[in-house]
Amino acid sequence: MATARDVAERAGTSTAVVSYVFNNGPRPVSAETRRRVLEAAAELDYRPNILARALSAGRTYSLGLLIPQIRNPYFATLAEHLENFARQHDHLLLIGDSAGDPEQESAHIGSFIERKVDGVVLVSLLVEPAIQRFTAAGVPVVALHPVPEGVTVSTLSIDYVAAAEASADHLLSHGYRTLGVVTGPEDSPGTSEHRRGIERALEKHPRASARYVASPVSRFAARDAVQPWLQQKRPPRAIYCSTDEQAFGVLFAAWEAGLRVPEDVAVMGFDGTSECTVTIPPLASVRQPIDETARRAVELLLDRTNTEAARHVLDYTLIPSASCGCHAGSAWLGR
Amino acid sequence: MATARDVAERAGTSTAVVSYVFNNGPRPVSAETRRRVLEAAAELDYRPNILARALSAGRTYSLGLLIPQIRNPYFATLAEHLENFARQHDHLLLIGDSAGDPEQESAHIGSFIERKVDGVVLVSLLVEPAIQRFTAAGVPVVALHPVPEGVTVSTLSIDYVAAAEASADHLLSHGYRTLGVVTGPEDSPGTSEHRRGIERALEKHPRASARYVASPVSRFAARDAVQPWLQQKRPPRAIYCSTDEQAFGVLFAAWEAGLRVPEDVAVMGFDGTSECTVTIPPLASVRQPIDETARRAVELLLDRTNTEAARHVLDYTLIPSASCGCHAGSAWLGR
DNA sequence: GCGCTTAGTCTAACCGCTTAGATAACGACA
DNA sequence: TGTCGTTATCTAAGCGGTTAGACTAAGCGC
Repeated sequence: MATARDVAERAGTSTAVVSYVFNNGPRPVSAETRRRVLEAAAELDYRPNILARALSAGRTYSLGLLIPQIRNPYFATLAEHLENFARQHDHLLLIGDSAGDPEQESAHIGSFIERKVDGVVLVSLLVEPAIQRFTAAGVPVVALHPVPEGVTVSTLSIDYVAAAEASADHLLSHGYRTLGVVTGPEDSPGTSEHRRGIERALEKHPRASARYVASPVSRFAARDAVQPWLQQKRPPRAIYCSTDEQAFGVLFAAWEAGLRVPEDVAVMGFDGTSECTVTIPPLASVRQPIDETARRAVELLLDRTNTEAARHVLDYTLIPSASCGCHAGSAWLGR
Repeated sequence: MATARDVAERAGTSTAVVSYVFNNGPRPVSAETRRRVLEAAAELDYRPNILARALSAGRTYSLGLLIPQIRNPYFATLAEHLENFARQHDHLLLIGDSAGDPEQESAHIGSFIERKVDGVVLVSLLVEPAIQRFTAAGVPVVALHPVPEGVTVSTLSIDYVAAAEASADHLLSHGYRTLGVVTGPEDSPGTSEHRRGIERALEKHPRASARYVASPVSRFAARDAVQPWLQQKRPPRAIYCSTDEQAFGVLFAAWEAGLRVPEDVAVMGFDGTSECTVTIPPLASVRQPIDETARRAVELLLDRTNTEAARHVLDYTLIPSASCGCHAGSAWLGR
């Protein structure tokens, strides 16, 4: 592996100049010298050693993504997109999957800090301590969900309350009177926003009532969570899920209980992953703009000029489909 | 952030001794000195700078995982397990998701080499060139699939031919005469092994016949691939898929076509992801031992003594379920 | 008591790159 | 012509570790 020294020798310069060329360095380089350096570098197939660069310049050209579950298609898709944008900016994406375990999350946080990532995209289990540690270590953070008041960090997300309201309103507008609501765990970010949105929707449909259950965000847990409802004589006529992942489990639970979707029980998901288009039946959902989220998250983290913590709000899209009772069927085959 | 120098000063030693202590270094350290160093380190909350260590010692304490699609639950699960084992050995797992694109795969290979990962777990699109580049760069590799003859690299996988035969045999033993087979792309690793296994099974069931289709490994592509079959007057009585991911698409295609599973068409997957337990109906499959695969892959890569390329064979498990026509139902709720 | 080995420690070079400070060349300008 | 500001380059000191080589003191055999 050729080093900067080799290139410098061949080009008849010092290593400093080589560095200046490859970084559009802090000092100018004459056109002629630049040409010679680039030529020598090409001949030797020189590529700067990232580790050395990281040690001396303090930038690692890597970003961290901290998520609760890579198996959740929403997060898998997010990771895919983030990786693309990171690569376009010559950065590597490190994925930290906590598998729902706060201890693993904590270990990942330590690992990211140790490895001096240039920034972190955060979907956290324990929001405050996580942000605390990153900011203490001087690592820029973008959170993709609501954060508690008073926490100063950039966030990038849809308006969860409004989206939840729209989704619940859509379900209730079919005339369903009894609503089951599956949220994430009590204390996890977003849960209270979903609740609030649903309550607002209920105000518009005074004859409807809701029952709630909190469940870990996994199709298996969600299935277990709603099973009791579906075995009752009068199951809820419609079920609102705060993630697609949970909705997948609910669809299965309905099938197990011998209930037809949407004839006996309607179901809505939330996230709008493309997996929704091939569930049985296709799942109605609220699409989050994953692609744009990823693009802007990378931009925010890599833009060194902008260090203000700001709340960025993105647009969501309501996607009716067979499972809610609409006959959109599988019309929106966006993949 | 405290450095080795700080610790050395506080402990009244040189930085060399600090290094010896933290690495059980190449030189011995007296018990008393070791104690003082550890005490000083604890007081200062010292943690060796991984980047500096990597630069000077040449080890990065990171492993790479190169996969075609993180959204495929099989790979997502694999990533989860690998990450666990890697963390147990104080290593970070870098995930390179090619999203089915050889160019992205190539970019990841470069990135892994540049970052000097200590080893790579490989599930490749273009097997030979990938292995070539890693071995040329001196990076140890474990491939999780069959590799072409003559390629010297460690592999760690089940016996695909035998597993495919067992799976096809199981399907055909229900008495189904017409078999549809969905494989991965022509040239992708494993495809020929699946074919060979199926042909062996067909020899045992002389009245049965098979038709084949190659499809990218995605539920969406698989759905499109089998749709023509299912719209025919006489669709195949059973469909064998070489991955669960594809089987998910096939289940959907059957539903779309108004065919019942397994009454009209039976389906088998391959991989045995836990997602199989909550499909409609639950999916029969062949379970690969992901956990053991991950454990041994990490061991192989980190065991510096063993540099022999060897072919390690793991055990698979046939998992009958509702979709193949067995009434095991959702009995195997292993998650 | 002497040479030889061994344990324990320190010094300093090195990994490969970045960048501030010193230096040289060159017009512009009074 | 002397001075000053620019531009382009080189020198060398980091970044924070690792580790070979030099050194000392203790332990051993004879």
